[in-house]
Amino acid sequence: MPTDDLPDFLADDNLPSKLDGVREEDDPILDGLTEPQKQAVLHTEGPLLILAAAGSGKTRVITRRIAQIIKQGTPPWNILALTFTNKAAGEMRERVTVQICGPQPPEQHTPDGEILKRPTDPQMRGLTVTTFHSLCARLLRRYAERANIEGLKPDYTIYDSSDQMAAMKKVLKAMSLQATNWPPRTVLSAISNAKNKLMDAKKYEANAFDYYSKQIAKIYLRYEAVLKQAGAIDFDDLLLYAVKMLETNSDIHNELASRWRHLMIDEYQDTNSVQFRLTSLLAAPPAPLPGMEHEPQSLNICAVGDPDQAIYGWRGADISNILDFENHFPGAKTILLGENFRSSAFILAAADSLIKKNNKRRDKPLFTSTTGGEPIAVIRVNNERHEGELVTDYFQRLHDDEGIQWKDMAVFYRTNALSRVIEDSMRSAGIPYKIARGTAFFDREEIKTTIAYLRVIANQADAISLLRVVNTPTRGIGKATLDVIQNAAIRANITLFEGLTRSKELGLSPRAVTSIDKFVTMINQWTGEGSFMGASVPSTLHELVERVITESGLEAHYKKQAKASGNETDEERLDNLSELITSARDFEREYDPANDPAAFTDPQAATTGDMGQVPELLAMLRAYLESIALVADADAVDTTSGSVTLMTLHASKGLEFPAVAMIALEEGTLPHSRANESQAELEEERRLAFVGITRAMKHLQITSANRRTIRGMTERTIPSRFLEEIGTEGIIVSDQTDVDFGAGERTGEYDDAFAPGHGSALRSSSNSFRKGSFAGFSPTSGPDSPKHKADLDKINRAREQRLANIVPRPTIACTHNTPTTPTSPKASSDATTTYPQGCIVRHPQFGEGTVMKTTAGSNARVIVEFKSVGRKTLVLEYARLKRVR
DNA sequence: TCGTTTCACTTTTTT
DNA sequence: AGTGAAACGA
Repeated sequence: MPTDDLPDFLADDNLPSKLDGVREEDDPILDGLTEPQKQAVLHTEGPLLILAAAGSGKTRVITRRIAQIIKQGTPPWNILALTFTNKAAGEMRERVTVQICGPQPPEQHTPDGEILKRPTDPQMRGLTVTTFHSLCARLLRRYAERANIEGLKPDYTIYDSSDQMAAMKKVLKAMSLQATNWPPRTVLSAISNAKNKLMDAKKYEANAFDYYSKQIAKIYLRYEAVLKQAGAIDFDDLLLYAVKMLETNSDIHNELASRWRHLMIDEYQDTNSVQFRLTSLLAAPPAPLPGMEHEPQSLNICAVGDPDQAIYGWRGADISNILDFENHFPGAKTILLGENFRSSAFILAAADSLIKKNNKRRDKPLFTSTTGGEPIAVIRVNNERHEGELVTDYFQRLHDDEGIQWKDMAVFYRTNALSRVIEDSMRSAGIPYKIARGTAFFDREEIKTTIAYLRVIANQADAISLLRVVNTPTRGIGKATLDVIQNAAIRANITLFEGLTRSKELGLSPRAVTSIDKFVTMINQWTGEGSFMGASVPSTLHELVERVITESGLEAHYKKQAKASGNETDEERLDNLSELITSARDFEREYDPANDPAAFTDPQAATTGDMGQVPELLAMLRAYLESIALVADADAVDTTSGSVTLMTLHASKGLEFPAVAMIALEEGTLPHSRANESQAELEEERRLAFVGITRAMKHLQITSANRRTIRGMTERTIPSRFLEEIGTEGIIVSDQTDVDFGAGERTGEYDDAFAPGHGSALRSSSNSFRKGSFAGFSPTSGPDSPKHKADLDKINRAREQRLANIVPRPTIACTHNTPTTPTSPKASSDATTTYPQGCIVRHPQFGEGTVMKTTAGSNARVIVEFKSVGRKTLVLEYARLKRVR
């Protein structure tokens, strides 16, 4: 196959006959592509690096390239595409299918509304498009036992961060280390970093010379032992163990590397050392196979990424993987996709201006053939609630005036905690919204517990999950009893579950023994004593889940709670549990062992459905638990649902929206204060802002708040440096903060708290478009580039109009009590803790004082006579008052 | 043993 | 503010 220039490439491949002899322009695979895009699609042999700038049609190119490879006669079965999220993988699979098989029929529904599974198109059979973690999980499930990797069995449990935390606490306790000196979180992140650099516990120990690392090494070893005993591995282990397996088992390595002749990796800038190692191993068999000529340059590895969008350095991602691609893979061709097809020229100019401020960067072109666009609005506001109102006003306006649909709008923020206030605004404005938090559902207490039951069923050695469920709901197996059994189990070197089955030997109270027996019998019934056979064993996955929920007593427990307290959350819990049953039912429908890379290694086996001797229920349960363990926040993005999407900047990568609001562009938040230790970290924050801006297609609003309450503390903020760095072209800056009274910062004093909750008409007119309003940041007055003259004129007209509309702002006296619209019923009810006159309260800053007077209603105020500073008027919602007497 | 209260501490991002 | 763990009382 020729590679670079392909005037006649169509002649020698096996196109469907109707396309024979057509001109290149009519080829659906090359249709509408630019020259560099075509090159990328057609370069199917040998290493290829595609440096794809934001919005340069990257996904399109990958999809077409896969289609092209298949069209050239490579069976889909020989292709592996790796992504970082399930959603990205799913979309890619879908788009390749459409490209090759044409538009897919819509989902079919049965009369009772159930969705019928759409069968995998036979042409797509065996195409592997998945995430790094899923791939490894499946490979380990399939091969680890045979490869003898750390005694890992196919029933292993994947520990999420809370399980890791529980395991680590156990370790630290066993080593009698103080949690204050050895915070579990810190230790875990040290271990995670090590794992991401391919350092297992032994290697780490060998390289530990100072006291601290030696200690970490000891903890690391113990932690690994605890996981091993539980038959569990953590996220990082998934990759690490898979690499170990390939390194130590050349037959498996050969098998896989020769299966996947074409490798594509998306978001390559975010790969870490382990991922790099893994892809290198998969790209090349250890030795040429008989009958298979193998030269270095025949490695069909294609990496796609953008160094400017590297935002996972903190997770061990190594940007040099992409920068050194040409060195790692000799003979690699590099193709630059620099033309942006997504954003308006103004948005692109801002993004480009920002990213140019990074020093450690290979400058690369980022350009568009369009000009102008809607101006970017950069607005300084009073506080987070004011910000929320501005976001909802903005979206409402776009919706009503411009006809933009809710699903085409998104709010981005640096930290998850920032979503709350936006949610409140959305709710009170009546705008439908969804938060992209894939893990949120599975983080709920009741769901976690049920999942823990399922994990114990799949893997009885899993002590962490067992401890979670053994006395939930309470069944008389208390801490003291468990301590005895745990110690006995450790001494006898048996699992905790085995310890439970032998509780009679431990001289426990008959009462405790009875409770334990009942528990063990219950588990055994579900598993058929581990055989997954017999009359008492549920026949389907959703039936198993259903029975766990009822027979464990969880359902009864929450029902009782709901009845006793009338508590809404307990009702919710019951709903969630039935949703979990639904999710299991959905999984049953979707589950296709033949499409599971772990389930077969060649097409022959696929047809025989070779899953070993594993009973179907168990196999499905394992796959279900695995899928749950590997959901990402970004997977929950659903841009078809007719709602505005709220998400972190990290989750926004790879997406695009016609309208975007970025919030909290403040020093300490973006760039985040925790990422301020080095230049590298600051540059990563800048890339994060860059990613956010480049998601926006037409409309972009960026806000920063004068004051922000974080963890109950209201503080003044400084606008983010990034606001200056985006330049001035096509940007309207406005300051919509109220007059600052200057006094009483961070105290919840009257003047601060006054601003939120008033009609937005008043505020949006106040101080608008004050020139040079903050941080040396001058508003755009226009003209420089004649290219954008028309648009800039438009901006100026808009500004003039706004200025003309400004109504003089009424002077606000401190006693003036303007009627307010409650921001949300919830917020005001939270704040109506009443303080009777004369009671003694404590303020975090002013100390103790006596309550003189209180006013009720929303924005309730209280006048307190403080010992230290005298009489103050405080807003209850803001002032963190504590009642002393 | 269980349930409530209090206190201390915190998460920046996530597979 | 919200969570999780320890402490306390029943």
